Amino acid sequence: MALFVSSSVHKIDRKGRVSVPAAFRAALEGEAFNGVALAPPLSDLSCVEGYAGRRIEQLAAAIGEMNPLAEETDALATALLAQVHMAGFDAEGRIVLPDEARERAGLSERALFAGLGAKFQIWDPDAFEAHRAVAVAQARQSAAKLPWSGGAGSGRAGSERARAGGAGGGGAGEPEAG
Amino acid sequence: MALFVSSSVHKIDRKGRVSVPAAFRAALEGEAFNGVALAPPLSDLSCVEGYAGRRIEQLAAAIGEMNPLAEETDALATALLAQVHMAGFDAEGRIVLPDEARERAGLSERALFAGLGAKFQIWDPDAFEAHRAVAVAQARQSAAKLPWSGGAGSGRAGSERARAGGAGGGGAGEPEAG
DNA sequence: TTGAAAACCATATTAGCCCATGGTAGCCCA
DNA sequence: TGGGCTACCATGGGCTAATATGGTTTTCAA
Repeated sequence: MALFVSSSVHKIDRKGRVSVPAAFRAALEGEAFNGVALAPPLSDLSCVEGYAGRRIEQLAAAIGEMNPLAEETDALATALLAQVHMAGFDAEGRIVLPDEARERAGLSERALFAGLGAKFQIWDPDAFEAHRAVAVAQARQSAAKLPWSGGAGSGRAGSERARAGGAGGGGAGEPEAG
Repeated sequence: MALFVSSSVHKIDRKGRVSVPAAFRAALEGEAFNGVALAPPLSDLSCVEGYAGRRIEQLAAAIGEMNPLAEETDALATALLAQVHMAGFDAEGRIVLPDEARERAGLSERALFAGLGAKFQIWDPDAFEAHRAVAVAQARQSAAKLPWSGGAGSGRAGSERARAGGAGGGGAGEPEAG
């Protein structure tokens, strides 16, 4: 399963293209679909979320097993599948951001990619900075609930990492991912 | 199995033709019938639904295995099969929308194609926008049932991830939502 | 013969593909 | 350990093929 971590900022060119961070691309190695699935978050955050293509297939499969006559089924499909945009990589590992995505996230010149594990988010760098501050504060509250952080003692906690990570947008590249 | 995702808007010309999105056509690659099956939804939504031709064959086969003397069988066939319209692609990948379809969905100038996984829906763009908003609100309630989400609202890590069949990787859900 | 439907053709726009270049991180060797 | 070197990454821009769309001709049936 693809694992997205760390964050970095990339330029959006005048064709609306952005390079997806090399580390994220490496995490998608071996996927059937050579690209990412973009979707608005279910919450009303001003960002766009990215998933591995396989994730969408799984989602569609799960919805496919629900009662096809239930309203709930269609609602889920509409909210989760109809709003997806499959963005394929070009030869250089870029995707084009669809207009809805750019609008929703308020993207103009630069896009910040933030890895959240199984998915990632794309933000305007300034908007993300504000969002990050809130998220860190929340994380301090809830981190203790995580099963591994209670017993294990020390550990490189997610909160610590988030604190150092977001600011610079510099490069942190763990090349090994395969 | 054909998988329809994402949505896009297309023009209806004065002959009633619309281009089916290229991605949808690609999903129908290899089908015996070169086109789509259109049918009114069972619910009373103002839209038209589209399926792969194979889907109708399967449906007909399933009905064919029911008791041919039961009233129920005929009712199903009437509801599900009699109203189907097989719309073939022209050389450019367009279909002609039958008048009943245009009426039902209130289509005039533009048609929105929304992929819902195994099927898709055709809407008037404005009508869809309203429908989508409702669907998203509903989905927020029920998304927690899906295996891939840790629970959009409440973030319970490690609740019921092993539950559904196909989903290989549940896992980190939204860190926050709402 | 006339209307409708289907096949055919023509074209603007777009998305995808290919090549080029500067910068940088990591590597190798002295 | 320092300095040069190389491969990779991010970014720009042009070109081509596919897409979406409009119109015209042909065919068929009423």
